[in-house]
Amino acid sequence: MYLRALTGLADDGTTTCSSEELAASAGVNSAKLRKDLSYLGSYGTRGVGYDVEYLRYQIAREIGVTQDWPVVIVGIGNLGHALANYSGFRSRGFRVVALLDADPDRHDEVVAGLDVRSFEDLESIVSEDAVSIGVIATPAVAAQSVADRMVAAGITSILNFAPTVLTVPEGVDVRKVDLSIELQILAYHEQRKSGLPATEVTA
Amino acid sequence: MYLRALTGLADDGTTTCSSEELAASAGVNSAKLRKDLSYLGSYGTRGVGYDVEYLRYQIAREIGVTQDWPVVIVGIGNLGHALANYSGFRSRGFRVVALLDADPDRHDEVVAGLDVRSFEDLESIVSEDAVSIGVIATPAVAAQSVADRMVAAGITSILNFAPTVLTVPEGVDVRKVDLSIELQILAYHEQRKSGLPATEVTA
DNA sequence: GTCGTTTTGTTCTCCCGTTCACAAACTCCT
DNA sequence: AGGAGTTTGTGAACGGGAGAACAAAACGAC
Repeated sequence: MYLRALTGLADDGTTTCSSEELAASAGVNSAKLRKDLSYLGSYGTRGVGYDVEYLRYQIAREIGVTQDWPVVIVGIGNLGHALANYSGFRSRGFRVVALLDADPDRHDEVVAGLDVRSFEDLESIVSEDAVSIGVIATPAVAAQSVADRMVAAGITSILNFAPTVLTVPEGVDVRKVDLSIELQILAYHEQRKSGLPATEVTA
Repeated sequence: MYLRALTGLADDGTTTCSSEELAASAGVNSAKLRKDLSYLGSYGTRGVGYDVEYLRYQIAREIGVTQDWPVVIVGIGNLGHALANYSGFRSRGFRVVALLDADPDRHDEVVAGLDVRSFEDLESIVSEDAVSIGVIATPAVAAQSVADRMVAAGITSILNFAPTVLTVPEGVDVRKVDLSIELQILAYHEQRKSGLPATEVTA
């Protein structure tokens, strides 16, 4: 978040910023921002603030965005399409090296300049391109078996868009994004707002 | 999450489950699950467990998924396409009533059975269909102005996929989903794993 | 009907993230 | 050079979520 806020400030031509400004851009409390940054080291100057470009590089280096991360996407349905074309990945150091799908009918397609390949090619792609990050955009029912294959092939980080809890061995990281749960949370608050004050409970 | 886990159990034909089983399905601790459920009331039976269908309905009612929520999606690029076609929305009580885009070239297209309309139609759609939830899938630069128009039109909950911090008046809820931040988090851990033990800090 | 077993609902404790508040440090002005 | 004014970095206080542990309640066996 801070990295993105800094990039925004840099684009606006700002060269220096205070913790207050940066915190506002990132939508957090300034004390929290300072504490977070302090874990990386002392990159600010008291009485002055932070050098935007310098801090930006330090954060980028720390979180590993300075290097290029090859990524494999499995499941080229609607969501897989969107992810393959998502420019935000490329601009943040992620390179989609392959699109895989179990459905042979999709193997003709070319998406985002890459042709959709068979899921069977997973192992060779992972080893050839030294891929360590996989994205699962398959239906829920296929997600676990895809994850298992990914892990067996040597992938150690998985971003899961399927609405399932994945079980993976120690040492493998999984992050989950569930699009409809976000909407459900909004709907819940919406119901509360317009809602039956009778049912109201101290939240 | 619990709702989804319960739906999964129901599909498997399970009629009753213990907090332990349900917690495992949802990927959380059983004590936490019981505490969470206790906020809704006492829907379990000691010594037996929870009735899957009954609990499912109670949760659905509480979070407002029993009713139908009309939703407007603004920004029909790759992501907007995917969201419009995402079956998970419909199956969880969300109905996409309109797709809007500022680009007139897109107004010819038909996506997911709906034709893409002008952003100018926002106000009339919101009032006609009583829409209270809007989804922003535009580029970052347009997001804030779209949000402002949404709020002015009467929308009170926004799901934001653009990588920007939105500022909205009191009473309006915003949730943000940033796809590439998730990848960055994975990359960070990945760097740590394969990483330079010299730079290692106690995380 | 009573006892043992199972499982929920709830209390207590712990721990971690967030915020407040202030000292240290730097700049600028005189 | 010195003092006033900023702004960082961090120690201390606060709050809340998460897990352990236990009492209350339901069911079944005898």
